[in-house]
Amino acid sequence: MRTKIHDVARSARVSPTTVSRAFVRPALLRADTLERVLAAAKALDYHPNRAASSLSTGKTGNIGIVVPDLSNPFYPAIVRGAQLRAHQAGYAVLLVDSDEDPDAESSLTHTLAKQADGVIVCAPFASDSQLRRLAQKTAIVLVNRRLGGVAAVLMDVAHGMRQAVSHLHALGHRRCAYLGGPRASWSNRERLRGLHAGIRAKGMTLLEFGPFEPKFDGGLEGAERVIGSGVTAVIAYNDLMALGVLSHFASSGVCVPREISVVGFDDLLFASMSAPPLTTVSMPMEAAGRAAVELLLARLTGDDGGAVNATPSDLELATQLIARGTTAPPPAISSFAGCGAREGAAISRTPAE
Amino acid sequence: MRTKIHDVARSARVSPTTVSRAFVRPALLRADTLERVLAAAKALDYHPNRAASSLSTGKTGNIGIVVPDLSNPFYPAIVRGAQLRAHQAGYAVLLVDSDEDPDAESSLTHTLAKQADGVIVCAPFASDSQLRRLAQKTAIVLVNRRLGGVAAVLMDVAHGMRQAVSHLHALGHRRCAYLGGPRASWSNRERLRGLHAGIRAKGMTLLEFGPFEPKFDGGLEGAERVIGSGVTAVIAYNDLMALGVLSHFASSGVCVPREISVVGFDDLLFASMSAPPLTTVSMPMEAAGRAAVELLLARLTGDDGGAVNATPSDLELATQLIARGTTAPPPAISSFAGCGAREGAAISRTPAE
DNA sequence: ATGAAAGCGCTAACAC
DNA sequence: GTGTTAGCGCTTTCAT
Repeated sequence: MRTKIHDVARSARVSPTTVSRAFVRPALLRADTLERVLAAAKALDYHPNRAASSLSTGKTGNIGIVVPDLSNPFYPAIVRGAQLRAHQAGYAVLLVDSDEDPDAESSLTHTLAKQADGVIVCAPFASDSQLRRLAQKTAIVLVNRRLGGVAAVLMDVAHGMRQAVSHLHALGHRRCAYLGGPRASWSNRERLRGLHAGIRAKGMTLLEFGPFEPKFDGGLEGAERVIGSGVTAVIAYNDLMALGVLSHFASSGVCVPREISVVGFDDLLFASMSAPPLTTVSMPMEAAGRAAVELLLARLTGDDGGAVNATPSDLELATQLIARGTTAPPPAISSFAGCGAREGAAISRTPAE
Repeated sequence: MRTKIHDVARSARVSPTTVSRAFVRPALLRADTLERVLAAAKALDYHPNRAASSLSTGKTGNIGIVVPDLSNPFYPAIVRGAQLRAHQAGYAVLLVDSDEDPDAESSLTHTLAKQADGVIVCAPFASDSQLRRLAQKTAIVLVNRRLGGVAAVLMDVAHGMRQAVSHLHALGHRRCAYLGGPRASWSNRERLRGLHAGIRAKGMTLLEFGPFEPKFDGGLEGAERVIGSGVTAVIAYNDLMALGVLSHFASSGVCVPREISVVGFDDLLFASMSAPPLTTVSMPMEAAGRAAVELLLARLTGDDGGAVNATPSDLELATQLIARGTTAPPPAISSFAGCGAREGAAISRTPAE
């Protein structure tokens, strides 16, 4: 049987109350008492029982995090940031993968809410009203989703997008395509907002395609649609799609970046590993995880522990364009420069032919 | 204030015990009583308080999982499998990222152990004795690590390696290189075991390099060492390294697979997205996560809930070679076939020159 | 600065 | 099949 508070109390010749205080409010004890208690606790290898203290205080010491799909490389990074920060603050992290089910997103969050003091919610699919209801019952922080009155960590996607457009414009591009992601998602709308602003400011022409599934296959599909559209650059909703675009172009003998430039979003680990390495807008995923915990902690520590409280301050994190190998000046009309052969099909476009 | 068991009891005109049983051992109640209680509970939106029941039963209903690094794409997959399976079984999942710190691996597991009924441990760095001590205190299941007397989920890496060697041999390769990962890790030793067996069986020649950091940069480094060694094929410790190898070869103008074949391990999401797509040995990561939970559950449900118990049955999961685009017959001595140009340097090796 | 006593909400013997 | 009773181990007024 594990040692309990009473054992330590006896050993340190104090009351259980004092032992409890030694862990919860050390400041209340006289230095020597504290020391004695701590020593006894250590000697007996005492650790407070979480269930018991939870029952007593009503706090669990846990925070929950819900993500739509852990196999999407975007999310583990957020989880990692959150876990590391939460751990620093002495909180444990309960993780749930909602498997991209909109209803699961909210029902699982409800479940989590009962076992955690607050929860971080990455729920691109759940409805606004579901989330509002959640926010009523528990402290929640949204990630990359804006909902009036609910705290959120946002990434300044629109700004990243404008940087991307400027980058392309500076290289000489005038006509470009956007391969869209989930139409209704905040992420996609923000990209479009920045995109339209950028395109207008630079007087460029935009072709919009999609929505596509925001994965490799979606990129394959999108690339197919882009070919022959006369654009000299493609911006994809995310890196996964951009990688699909790259792949389709490679096997169609379209040379990147000589014939067409490609820009992604996210800066996943693999963005820098592709050939050529992907130009992309980096998203501060780990930082977002950390920030979400920060916001939650502030809320939990704040005066009231209640449900709805004053203006929750949203946090907006910066994004940044990382120019790598998939962007270059557009081909001059007159010059005909191929890529060199890659996979049979490409050969028909090399200068050697 | 949330509704408690007593409220439901009153509303259903039964004792609190009966309400409790309705949730824990429904079979003990008469059908109509059960129904009445459940109805009352639903009407009052009653949910048992986890802390209270934990305190009473000594069970938390949580399982923990420790991984060394969530930003290594190998681990999120395991976590995902574990989370999904645990959730099915009614368990919540506590996640910890040990940030590759050997001591953290074991100390964090200890911490987790106090809040979970059992923990799944991916700890490539912790020492055997640390893990043994852990196993003494809690139910643990190791992943990809074998330790006498401790339950483990293993992947049959050696078999996958033999398949890889056979594949290369069948293509005509006779001389190949292995770029090693962490020297002491079970994963690396198993690969070597399969590798040596395969090489010997086929009468091939093996060059071993490393250890390298099992990441992209390690692959870059390894590739450099391989060039000029006269091998026609390279097997990398994992996909991350293989991708590094591919990248280095591409920028050195070495054509894959025409001049040299490359094989990875893991079959990460990105293995199929590289150009050319990577031939690799697929590891059943999600399945391993699920299996680990299975093993843990068996242990928790089993007769004794105690620490050390009878022969824990290890589970070995199959691995499989996925032949894709980075393996091909070795170049015939006489024929000189390039890749076509890719990046300036490559041009000097194309037939056109 | 420290202690005594009363719960926190639920479960598990043990009766009936 | 259902109720009574006694904790699970800790925190917290309230006294001293």
